[in-house]
Amino acid sequence: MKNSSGYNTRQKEKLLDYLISNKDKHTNVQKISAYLTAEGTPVGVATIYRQLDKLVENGLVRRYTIDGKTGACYQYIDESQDCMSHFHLKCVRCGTLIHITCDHLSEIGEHIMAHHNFRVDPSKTVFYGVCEACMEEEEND
Amino acid sequence: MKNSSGYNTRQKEKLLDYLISNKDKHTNVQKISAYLTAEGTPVGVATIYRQLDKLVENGLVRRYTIDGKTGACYQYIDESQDCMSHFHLKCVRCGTLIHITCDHLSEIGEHIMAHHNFRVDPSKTVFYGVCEACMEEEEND
DNA sequence: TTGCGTGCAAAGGTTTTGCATGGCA
DNA sequence: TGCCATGCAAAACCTTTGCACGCAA
Repeated sequence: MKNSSGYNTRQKEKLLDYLISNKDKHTNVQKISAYLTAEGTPVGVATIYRQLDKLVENGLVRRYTIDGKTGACYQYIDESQDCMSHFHLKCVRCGTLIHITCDHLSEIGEHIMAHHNFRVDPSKTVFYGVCEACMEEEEND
Repeated sequence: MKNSSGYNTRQKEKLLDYLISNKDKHTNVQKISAYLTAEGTPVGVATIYRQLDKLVENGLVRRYTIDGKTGACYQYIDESQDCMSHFHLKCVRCGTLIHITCDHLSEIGEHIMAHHNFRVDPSKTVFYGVCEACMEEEEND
């Protein structure tokens, strides 16, 4: 299963290549399509959506939205990383999204599971607040 | 500011009434529109979207999506509870919102501030995951 | 050869926008 | 009276789907 599900096609390979080489960023169908077109190996959006659906279903890719806004974002899930300790911080002032990996934070999930009977999914969880740069700006307001 | 921003109109009042009386559930524009129409006080969807945008901006309402799928969900943020000192758990299966107050969790904000230079706003932050009841159900799948 | 994958275009659904009108302060 | 809010319809988007053809196994 997993990666080996279905046929191997040029389109599928190119899409996965792109997602993997951008696994530290957030992307979306528009960006993927633009990139593949620019590369000279265009892939129809319908195909991109269909492949992404499979990847999400197989757990290789994460789908989410920023602020609940329209337009899904996708990100390859690097299995070599400990996904349980990977959280996101989102600045409500400038919109920057920060990825943090931190042992201390990985305890959060364990604590909530143990004391509150709830299984947190860090890949879907975003901490909202204000980033360092914006805090400094606030002081000048 | 806050609630008092802008004019008071029948539409705005009805929308807020609905959101407040359903603050324990998640809703969406379609449901809101259907309800208000059934009540005999229909409100155009454009107005609903515009008012919701303001409410989200003013921090009175939360916007998010389930699994990054299309179609935003909205939920009123209950201010009578001191949301600054506790966190929320949201079950992605049944939609239940759980409030938790916990000393251990309050450390999270301090840790992130100290080690990641980011000031978390607990009232806007939601942990996504699966609640106890839904975990049990999953075992029967 | 078989049947999944792809591309295209059309359809479907959600959200936004322009504009004239309505209504709060 | 001056503006903001509303409603409607059109537009703008994003995503899905039907269908004929292409291609991996």
